[in-house]
Amino acid sequence: MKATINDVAKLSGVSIKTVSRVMNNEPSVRQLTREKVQLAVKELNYQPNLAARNLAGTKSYTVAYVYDNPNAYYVIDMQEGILAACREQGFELLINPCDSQQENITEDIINNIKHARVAGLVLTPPFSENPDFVKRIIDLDINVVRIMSGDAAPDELSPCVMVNDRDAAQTITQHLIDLGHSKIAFIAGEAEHMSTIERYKGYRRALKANDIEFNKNLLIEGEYSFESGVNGAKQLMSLENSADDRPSAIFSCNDEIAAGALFAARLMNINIPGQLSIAGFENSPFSRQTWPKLTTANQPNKEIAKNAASLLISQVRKQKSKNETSQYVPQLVVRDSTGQFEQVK
Amino acid sequence: MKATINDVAKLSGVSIKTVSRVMNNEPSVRQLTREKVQLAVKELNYQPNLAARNLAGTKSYTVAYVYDNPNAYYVIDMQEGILAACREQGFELLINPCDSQQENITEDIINNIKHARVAGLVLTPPFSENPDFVKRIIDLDINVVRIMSGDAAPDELSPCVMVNDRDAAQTITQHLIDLGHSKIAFIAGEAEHMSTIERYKGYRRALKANDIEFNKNLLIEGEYSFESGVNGAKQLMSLENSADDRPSAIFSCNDEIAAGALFAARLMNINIPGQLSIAGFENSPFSRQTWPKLTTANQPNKEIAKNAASLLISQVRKQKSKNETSQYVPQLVVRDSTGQFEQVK
DNA sequence: ATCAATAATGACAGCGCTGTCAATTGCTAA
DNA sequence: TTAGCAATTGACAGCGCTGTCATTATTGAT
Repeated sequence: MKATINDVAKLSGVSIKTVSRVMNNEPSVRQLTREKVQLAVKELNYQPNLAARNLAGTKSYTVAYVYDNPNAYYVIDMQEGILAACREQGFELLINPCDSQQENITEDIINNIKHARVAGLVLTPPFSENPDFVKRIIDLDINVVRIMSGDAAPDELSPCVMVNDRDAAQTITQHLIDLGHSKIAFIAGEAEHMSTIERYKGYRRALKANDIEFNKNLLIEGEYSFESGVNGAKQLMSLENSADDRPSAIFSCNDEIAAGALFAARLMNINIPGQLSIAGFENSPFSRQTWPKLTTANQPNKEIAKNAASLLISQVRKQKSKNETSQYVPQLVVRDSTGQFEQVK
Repeated sequence: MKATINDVAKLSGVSIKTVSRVMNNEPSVRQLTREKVQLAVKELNYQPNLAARNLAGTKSYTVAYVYDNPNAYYVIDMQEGILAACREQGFELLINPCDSQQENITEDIINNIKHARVAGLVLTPPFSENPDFVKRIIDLDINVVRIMSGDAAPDELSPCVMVNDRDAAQTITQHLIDLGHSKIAFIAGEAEHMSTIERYKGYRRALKANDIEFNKNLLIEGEYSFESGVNGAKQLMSLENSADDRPSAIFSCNDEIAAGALFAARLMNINIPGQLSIAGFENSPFSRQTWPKLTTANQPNKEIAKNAASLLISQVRKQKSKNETSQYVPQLVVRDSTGQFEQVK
């Protein structure tokens, strides 16, 4: 039924060891031999048995995804991207959900990782942003790839897949500026998230590039939640707020905040986007479940994850260097929550 | 470092075969021997090597979760519940995301399943509701557990974990009735989903139990989406709609619809819950990201999934019968979107 | 106490692959 | 041509466990 290495060896007329060499891309195989074997592999649709590999060899063919993220859509996309890469390369995916706040979480994870003989780890925030954690893992001789916010790897610890939130945030802000807005508020997420910082930087850059003075009354220090958006918008748009400080546009650090802001605006009978433009970030399902739908920035999470996992596997196979790093810039998605600035009153 | 079966055998003074017997809960081991071995197992913190088991044995220690669900929160919960059970029982979890609409999806899945030597499958809707698909899998001698909506297993094909949406829907409707409402609308999800049907049945039952006549103008055939909720509520509350047919409460088939309905109501300047009560279903994050927060029904998805996976593993181990079936009833969660009926006008 | 029947245990091969190391081949320079 | 060396290939053991079957211990009936 299922072909074994033996079948391939017989068909191609070499020893199983040579087939093994070909399967593992080892050197010291003559080109001709390699081709013969590859032909037989194709012929028999042979795929190495993972259990046997794991048992016999010292190498591991397991990649783990350690995550703790309240955003299920993000996690699912990441997971599916990683899985796709694993399948292509004959690796196994071990998922390890956990709570980053839990005490001794690092030890817990290390335990799991060791027990399962994991070859490498794909890390997303918040884990990817914790250099101590990353160091601990790497010291265990486990390969790591980090997905994180920024435009360049923060260090040489591991390859990174960077998501350039800053440039994207600048683009979004520029979009608002292009619509004629100059009083643009920013509702931030948790300050300890790199993404918050990067998005804020992009916002500031766009202002600067357009000679718009930053008004600190237009900056709300919030968190990544709907309620934070509601409160932020209320504060920004309240009548006590001097007219000078009332924004005509709000750039929210993510879609959830934006959805909250949008909701608050409606409560206050503020017309969107007529009287107020609101932009989000992330292109999460939330952004399509508001009315009007949110202008936001999209990042191809599945693709990012697949790329990260491929990088990881290359590293595991020692085909690539540690400093291979790629970058994605989320793209502006213009929908209905942002519009031309209209001078009111 | 890591203990092997050999270490356990030596420590307990029996052969490795006997240790193997104990680990697999096989009969024909004297109680005394069994205890000796179990002691050594604990002593050494021994856990059988999955790779070796898979390689040597004919049995499989892999459970797969085949899913296609647009609701990431649901999927993540299910996945984590299944994973918890797998870990407890020394099984591996293989995840298999897919698109149930895709042509030949059944063949694709079967292919994956066979290639990975899977012992059993946990199925959620829509797969669990497709008896042909379930039959195909079972014919392959692969165990199945289905999680689905209803109060009793529809057949004897496999154990089922039933989620009694009907009773829960009845409870929600009763909650509305208890608040004084009698014109209660129902916005349905896709008619081909069992959950829609069950929730509708519960709604009808509650009406009947309270001698409230069903008004078909209060039934909207929608789908599980925000927009459907918006449209449904608009239609229900429009002024063209005769006052007689205008509901004072809307029971939406899930939270997303409810969020849409709530949104539409706000657009129409309808006060929630003063003038209109809205209830959802599922207790998804959406239900907490509306204002006011939604009254809904909660189902402990993680627990349900864990239970289902445990059942599956028992079945794989032939410790339980095929007809083991359990039932969960989602619980009413009263929040702020439902309130006392107020006679208006 | 004795024998058959049954229960409990163990010896051993082998799952499909990789690591080690030895054998063979092909090549270069003398 | 041939020694000498590197490149290529293969033989073989063994990873940690389970399946098979043989062996030994235990039980009940006589």
